[in-house]
Amino acid sequence: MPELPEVEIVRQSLDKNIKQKKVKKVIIRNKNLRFKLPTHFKNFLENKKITRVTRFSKYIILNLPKNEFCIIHLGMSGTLHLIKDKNKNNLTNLSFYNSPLLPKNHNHIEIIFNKFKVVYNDPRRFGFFQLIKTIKNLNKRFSHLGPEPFDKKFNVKYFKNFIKNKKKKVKDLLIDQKFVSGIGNIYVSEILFLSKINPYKKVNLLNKKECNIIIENSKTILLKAIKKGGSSIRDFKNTEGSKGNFQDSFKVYQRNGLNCKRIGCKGIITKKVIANRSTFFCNTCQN
DNA sequence: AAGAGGCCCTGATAGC
DNA sequence: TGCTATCAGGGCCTCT
Repeated sequence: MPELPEVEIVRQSLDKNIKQKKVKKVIIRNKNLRFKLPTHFKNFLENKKITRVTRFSKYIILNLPKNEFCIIHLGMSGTLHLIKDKNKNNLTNLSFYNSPLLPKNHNHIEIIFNKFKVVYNDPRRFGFFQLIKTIKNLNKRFSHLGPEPFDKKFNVKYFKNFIKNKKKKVKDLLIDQKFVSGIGNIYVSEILFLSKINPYKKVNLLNKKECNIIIENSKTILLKAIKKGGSSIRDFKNTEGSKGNFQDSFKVYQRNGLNCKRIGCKGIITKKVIANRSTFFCNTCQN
């Protein structure tokens, strides 16, 4: 489900609701996520205060006291739900668990606070939670990832240097998290459309100007998506159940067979599989 | 060593 | 109605 904008929306609503709140209880209903939950998961979190909720790339970071962290990755289908307990403090109340706001199945983890709880749901279980005990280890955890698009480090010099001796397709480059982290399969199509660059273009053929355009448009698209609350294809919602609106702004994603939206272009949006993922582009105005 | 491709998993939808 | 096939926002691993 989530690329950087959706994860940021989840982070914002999480931070608003659980910052400075103490975890009362953790219930693990299924520990077999992408990585098996460590045995001390429950003990690690219980009775600790969440100092704040931050994010790097597509990872949510629950900051705990004494430089301890719990990172959450939503994979393809993970969602976090904020459920308020109308019956106040009764943590074992069944109606609280069976909230109509929750999906019926795959509610794997519940983090219970006073009068509300956060529930992690993930049908495909590609998501995961990991515990990290020092800042050093937190940095190490993300060390293989490239800068976010907003980072000053994501500049032309870095770009040109990275693509040196590489011949992969530009679509493949932009979803490579080692190059730039946070862009996923939806936004790469939108960024390349805005840049008028064909997703098949080999990176060794990109000139400096094109690199610059990609850098700028990556920021533009992701920021716009964040402003619109993310993209709700299928069923993305923030923790409080509101949908995003950026899907209404898609120029190419899932628009195969439809007219190109670029003014003056008579092209038709095409869908092709690149790097094992559906890719959408106009083969008239994207060269 | 870069790049292509497969795999982890469940559910929704399309096609017969 | 009910079967099977295909596809889905990610990331990691293996093979060539």
